[in-house]
Amino acid sequence: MFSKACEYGIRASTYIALKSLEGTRVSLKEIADKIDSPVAFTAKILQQLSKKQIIESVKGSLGGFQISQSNISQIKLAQIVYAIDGNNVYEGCGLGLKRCNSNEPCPVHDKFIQIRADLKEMLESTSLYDMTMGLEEGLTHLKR
Amino acid sequence: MFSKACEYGIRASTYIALKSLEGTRVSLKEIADKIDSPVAFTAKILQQLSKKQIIESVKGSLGGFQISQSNISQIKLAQIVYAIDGNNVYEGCGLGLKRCNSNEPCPVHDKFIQIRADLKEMLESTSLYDMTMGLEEGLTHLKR
DNA sequence: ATTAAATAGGATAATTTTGTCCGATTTGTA
DNA sequence: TACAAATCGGACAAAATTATCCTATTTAAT
Repeated sequence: MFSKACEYGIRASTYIALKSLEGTRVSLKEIADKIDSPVAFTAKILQQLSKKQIIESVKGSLGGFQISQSNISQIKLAQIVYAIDGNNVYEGCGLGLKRCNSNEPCPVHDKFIQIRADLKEMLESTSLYDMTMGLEEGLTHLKR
Repeated sequence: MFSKACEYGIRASTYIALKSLEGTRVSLKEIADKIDSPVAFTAKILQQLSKKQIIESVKGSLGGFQISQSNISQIKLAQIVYAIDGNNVYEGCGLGLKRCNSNEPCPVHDKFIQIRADLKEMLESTSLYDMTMGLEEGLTHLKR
């Protein structure tokens, strides 16, 4: 569904959001540890997300990553997926055809349309805040 | 969503089904040409599908690939996807967690469950015959 | 100033996926 | 039997993705 990079990106953003809600900035090391991801690779992904202004990075000692309170509720999963994987998930034919649309459909075009739409709707309606909801109470987790 | 190999596999199987309905066996070359896929790579995929008895291969001169009439209507997309990509599409956490289930869910577990279920339902209910329906009349295509 | 802790970013490596090449084998036909 | 047309299968190559390493830079604290 998503690339590894994207999966790490969503998990990392969610963890950063969780800690930002508590008012603390988190380091790359802590993030990678808490979401069980390779440190250096995670760093690259966080750089991407930082450039796209989905998360904020603070350099230097006491630096780390954080997300503003307003962004925690406004940033949707769709934006993270788009920032890392582009629009392949939403567009892009299920059978890999470049030219596939309602006028010139592949045999499963119409059936995929609906599933993609549901996925899109889900990603566009789920905020980072929503993602953190179950985490505090241990109802959900981000590791392994 | 699916690997390239799987996309080629579905397109190839659909084309073979189409021609088998007309009573003709097709060669690797023709298949690759008609679905616009790399010849040698397609050969590997057809081998897999042949071993899983989704398609039949006939060696030697006048050889090629075909699908029995009964299989054209009985083989579902789900079987092709499973033969090539395994069960990652159906199972496998949306965020890449190994341990993610209803007892220990990731933050999007429940939301993914529904989308995956719809995808599964679609793949399990669409036969190769269904795939060929629009092809003859040119309503759908498999190329590019 | 110096040091320590942190991110930034370029280069490189490992792995997986995708794709190619070529000889071996099978089979129909002359 | 010889040949041609086809798949089979192993080895290899290329490309994309995932992951690591190392140096530079930034910043806080001493």
